[in-house]
Amino acid sequence: MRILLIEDDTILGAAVRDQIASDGHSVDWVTRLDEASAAIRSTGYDLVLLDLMLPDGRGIGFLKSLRSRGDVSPVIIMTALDQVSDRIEGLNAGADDYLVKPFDLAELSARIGSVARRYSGNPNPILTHAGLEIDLAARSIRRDGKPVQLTAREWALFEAFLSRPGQLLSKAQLEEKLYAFDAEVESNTIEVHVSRLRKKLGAHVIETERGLGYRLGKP
Amino acid sequence: MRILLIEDDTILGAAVRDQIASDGHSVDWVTRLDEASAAIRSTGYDLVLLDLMLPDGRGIGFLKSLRSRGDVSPVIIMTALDQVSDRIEGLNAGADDYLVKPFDLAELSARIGSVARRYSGNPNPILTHAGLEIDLAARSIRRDGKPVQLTAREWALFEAFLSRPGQLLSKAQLEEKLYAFDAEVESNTIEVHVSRLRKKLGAHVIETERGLGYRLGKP
DNA sequence: GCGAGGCTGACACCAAGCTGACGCGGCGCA
DNA sequence: TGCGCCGCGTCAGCTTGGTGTCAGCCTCGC
Repeated sequence: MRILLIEDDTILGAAVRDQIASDGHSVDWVTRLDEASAAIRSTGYDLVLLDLMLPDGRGIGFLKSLRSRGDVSPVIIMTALDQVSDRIEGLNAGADDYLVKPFDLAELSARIGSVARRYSGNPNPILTHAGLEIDLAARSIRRDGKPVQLTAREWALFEAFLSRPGQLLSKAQLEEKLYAFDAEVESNTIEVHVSRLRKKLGAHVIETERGLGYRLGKP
Repeated sequence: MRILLIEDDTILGAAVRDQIASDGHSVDWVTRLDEASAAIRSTGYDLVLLDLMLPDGRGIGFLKSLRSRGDVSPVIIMTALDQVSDRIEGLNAGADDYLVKPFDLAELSARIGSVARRYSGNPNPILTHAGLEIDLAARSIRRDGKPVQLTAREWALFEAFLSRPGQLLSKAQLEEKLYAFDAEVESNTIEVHVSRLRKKLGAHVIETERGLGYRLGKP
């Protein structure tokens, strides 16, 4: 697996690099965000390990711009910031996992394995459902052959349905999936996102069960 | 299902143990983390219920080390800590669900069921009753293979019968189940809903006991 | 055959759900 | 720094279908 390590602390960086390498992965180690951008542009990585506090900028911004450019590579954040707000910000920005320094190298290995497993199960299993071709790994959908762009929230919602096909999901359950504990939403957000999903994917993909919730429509 | 309960409070522990046992699971109850480690090493469990505040250490660390060793058993955390930071820490550490004390034992059962379902090979246990296939988790019913849609009230009513198979339920009891104390219904609502259920599921699923109430029909 | 209890078709009401519109805030770009 | 775009949460007005109510009929037990 090709891993990009972005970390300016030389001692920690070396330790992490050695650990990853001894797990049998190949590592590129950079210490600045501009180097990281260049590396990502020139090479594809299967996983990015990102330190949040770097000399040339906040890692969060880097992650956000990565995601906004459509890059879906798994990202694990490493940082000394143990404030809840930072964690939430990191996960909201699109990180896949979070490690608070100091951490155990064995734990790092475990997280890498788990994130990688989540992504590389089998290269790109394409689901077809109700006239849709869904590539979970690439996060892309085609409807009648034409690509459809989903936003982050829309993906999260749709994934919730895909991961429990046929099962009824209440709005409360869905809210829990979309909003990790913080940020209580008091309005009809779920309804709105369902509506937007239906507009993009077709009205039949999600069925309403009045007073109970929603479920994936029939294939 | 084999469940390991890690809880040092004897009163709560006993209550939880009894609840789980009455749900038909087998429980091992330990009060210390070293006992827990030993139990896990020697026995495999399908689910771990973990109290975070224990005499010999923080449960979070225990959970993290469990995960770093590659153990992926579902873990539900129970704790009095209701800070957001604790929840996030718990979930980041690899917990599957979270219960804040004090919690309702019924809620515990529900969480156990949901977490277990998420993991078990065949996700939803299907009951069959009188030619019906009933998937409680998905809230779906098939009659002679054909899906049947129930409304919220109809589900509530049907569930009341399913949870007490064979037991006679008076209209007053059923009203109590469907309407939480307030909202006095003065008419024949229950009769109407029973009628609607019979129309959807078949006349025989619910039997009338004149002057007494209703009960589930024979399978 | 009578009465009480149960059944069910019909209907109106209103809460649940839908969706177009709007505004805020974050990000990229000039 | 300012501008514009985009994602997303919120809201309001509208639509829809679930549900309570009732009336008239049916059934059971005596």
